Amino acid sequence: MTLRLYDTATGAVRDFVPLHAGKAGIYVCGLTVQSEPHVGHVRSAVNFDVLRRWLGASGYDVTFIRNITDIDDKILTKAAEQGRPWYNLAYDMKRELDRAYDDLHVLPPTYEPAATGHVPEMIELIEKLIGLGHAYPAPDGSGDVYFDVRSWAAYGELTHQGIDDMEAAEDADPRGKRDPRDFALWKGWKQATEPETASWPAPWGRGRPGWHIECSAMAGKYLGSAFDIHGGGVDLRFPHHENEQAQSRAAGGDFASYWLHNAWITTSGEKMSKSLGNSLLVPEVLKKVRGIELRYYMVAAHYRSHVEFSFEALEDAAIAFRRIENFLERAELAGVEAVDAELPEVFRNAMDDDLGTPAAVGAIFDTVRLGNRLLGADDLEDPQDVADLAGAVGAVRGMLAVLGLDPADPHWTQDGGGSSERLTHAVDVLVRGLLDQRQTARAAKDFAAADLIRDQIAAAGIEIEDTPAGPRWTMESSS
RNA sequence: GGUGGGUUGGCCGAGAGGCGAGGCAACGGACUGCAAAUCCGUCUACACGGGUUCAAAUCCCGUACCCACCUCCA
Repeated sequence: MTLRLYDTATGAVRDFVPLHAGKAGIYVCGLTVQSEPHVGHVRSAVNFDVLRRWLGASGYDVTFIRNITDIDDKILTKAAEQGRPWYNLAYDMKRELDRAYDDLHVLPPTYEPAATGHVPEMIELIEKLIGLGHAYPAPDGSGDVYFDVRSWAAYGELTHQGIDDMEAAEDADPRGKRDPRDFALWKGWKQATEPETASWPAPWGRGRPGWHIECSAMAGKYLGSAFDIHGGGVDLRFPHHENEQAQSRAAGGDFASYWLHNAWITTSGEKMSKSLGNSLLVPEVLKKVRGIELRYYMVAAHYRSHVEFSFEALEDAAIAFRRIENFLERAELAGVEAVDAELPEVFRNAMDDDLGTPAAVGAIFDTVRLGNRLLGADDLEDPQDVADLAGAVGAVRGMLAVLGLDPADPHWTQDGGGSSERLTHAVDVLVRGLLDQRQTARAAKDFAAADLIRDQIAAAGIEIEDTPAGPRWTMESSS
């Protein structure tokens, strides 16, 4: 089975045929770094991280570009409100975003271009569009440059809309536009309200780039005028992606072969950006569950499905994920070494079917149950059972790795200063001492004393399990 | 007005014409000193009304409700 992807442009699931055999070029719209990232923001990154990992696992040499928009109206407005330079706000938010990505084990892209670093490329592209008659400097002296939508017959093709059916933006300033739907490629510097640092020299006077042009310029620079996959959130289809495609194609390139869009995480039925409060910021959510659990929550739903975020559902997901971890821990305790196993066919088929992560997760649980059954066998003497179990562990870890969820990945086990490892060791020594006392009591059939010790340990949030290999402690699962 | 998506069991969440995804919770059994973990089993759902079909959660028509986008929101 070959990889099939749902292409928004055609509205159909299509076989993935790369432009260059064995290679895949992907461009994903990253964030505008204007505020702290919330869980909705990182979903997109997680979804496309899974796509990237799956392509890699399928043997493709992947070039993955994810941009950063570090100059725009909102950044300027917010920075002004906060009384600090816009570039400081953008930089701070970018660092927050990087931390959130890292907390969720979103792999760094091949490159992460920033808009402000590509102004010359954008100017070059705009000049080309002007030369081809698809763009024009506004005649009102504003210094703006607009894309002429009427000059591009295919305008609207990505979102299947006719120009005349579109509502013109009510708040759009029609000054200088030939058609109200024309959009800005370049915005002239407004000296009265905008800092000079937010402007760059251009043939049309100082100014800054319009929103869409950066992605066209940067995708072209790093992936070429034609590339395989373009991704982003559904809200970006229009106007952002429509405009990107229009200007890129008008400039002569084929642009993206496939368009992928991830759905929203909503709260109370509304998109997250409308929600008040900061309880959904990534660092806040990570006070309740671990990064790997939040990632599991996102991966367990299909990328094109809306997810109605709730802490209850998140906690359920975390509990479900711990079941997988439990299996791996039990196997490790039983001395089972993972062997490289081929990914189960159901898993591969699920992933090939438009990244069917829900079914892929189901395949993981099927393998976990199989492995648990083998672990529960009275004796693990049968060499065939041992081999099967080792294969199951390998398969589970292999599948998890594709989803970025292998708990044994150093990314999840490491932590900066190693303080958490030292703490774990300290707790282990203490708990083990108590468990020895409990074992002594149990051997003497003094169960009252044994249970008292267990209760004491439980009061510290630590759970005890008696296994054939002796008692084992874990942090209590519920938060 | 235009465009796109949705409504599935107690909960989360897949599937897209015919073999009961999966997880959580609950209940029963096995195991355990009791637990926990694990295994086995039970719980047979697809917004509503029509229609097509031997067969519909899945296709068609209609209705209701919800969501997103329509020029700087992931």
